[in-house]
Amino acid sequence: MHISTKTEYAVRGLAELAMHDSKNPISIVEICAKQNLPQKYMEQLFRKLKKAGLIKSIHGAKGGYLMNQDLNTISLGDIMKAVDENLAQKYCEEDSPHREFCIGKPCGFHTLWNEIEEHLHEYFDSIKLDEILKKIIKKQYLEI
Amino acid sequence: MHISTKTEYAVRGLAELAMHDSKNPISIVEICAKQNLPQKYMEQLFRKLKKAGLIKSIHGAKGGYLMNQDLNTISLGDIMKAVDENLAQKYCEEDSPHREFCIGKPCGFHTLWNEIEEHLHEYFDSIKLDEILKKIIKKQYLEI
DNA sequence: GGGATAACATAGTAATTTAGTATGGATTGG
DNA sequence: CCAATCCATACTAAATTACTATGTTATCCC
Repeated sequence: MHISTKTEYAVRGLAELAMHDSKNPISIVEICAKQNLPQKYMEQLFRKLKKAGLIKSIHGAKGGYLMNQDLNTISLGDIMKAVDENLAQKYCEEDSPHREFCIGKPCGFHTLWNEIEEHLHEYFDSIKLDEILKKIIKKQYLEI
Repeated sequence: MHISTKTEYAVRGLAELAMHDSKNPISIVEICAKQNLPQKYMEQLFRKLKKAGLIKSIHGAKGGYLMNQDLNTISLGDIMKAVDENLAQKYCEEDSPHREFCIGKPCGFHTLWNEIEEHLHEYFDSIKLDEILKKIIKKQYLEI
């Protein structure tokens, strides 16, 4: 039960992207240089973020990535869902080895795990990228 | 970001234990039979639960496990901490490869992840075993 | 006391996931 | 055309997870 590095890297990358001049694309190479992240890995993550509609890209030389949404419409949950595929878990499903040992139908454990997941999703969805940025930038100014 | 099977199994086992006659110990073998869980694996988990003080054991024939606390003092968080060791994560620590790329000191990301972890811990600590039991038993009665 | 039962302890292994690398193709600016 | 950059997929290495195996110690009951 922890934040995956995929999520951590994606947030770091998006933070750099968001702090960058919004008129000009920033390349993966530049983002990785600034945050010391593995380039090819980040390429994969950023393609997923694009697929999810959070960012957009410009091909070729002088290309790179740009934000595709307002920062206050992108949540940590969106980022996690985009990069960290098997986020949702199915409990007590047909193929579960404990299916026949479920207590009640729907199984009480099933219900419990689903309620927990729901809470977690709501929580992560409530944390928006603009708040994250504010937090980071504020820290930055306070210390420099 | 999901509930580990360790946690799931531990909760299932504890539920059986809690529903069992509190005067007589119940063995791992019996618990595993009721919930179709791997015995040796459960032994390990139950030893951890004992080490954490949630349950107690009686050696030898006719032995087994008993609860060691009131159900309303045991939280899902306690269970997770007991069985799922590396729950706590350290971000932006000395040995992190991104240490020098942290933004601000303390790093804004660091602060963010820690706040998130804190929220998660508070949440899991708020879910008590008695509530879990009530939920399961209620379901059971409704359906039988 | 001896055998059965059950907790205790640790080592080993198999499966899965995570994190990352490698290789190459497609697109664009200059 | 060529360098920069995104796109796509396959592969691999490391770590974690989920077990299994083997044996020990403690207790009950005959």
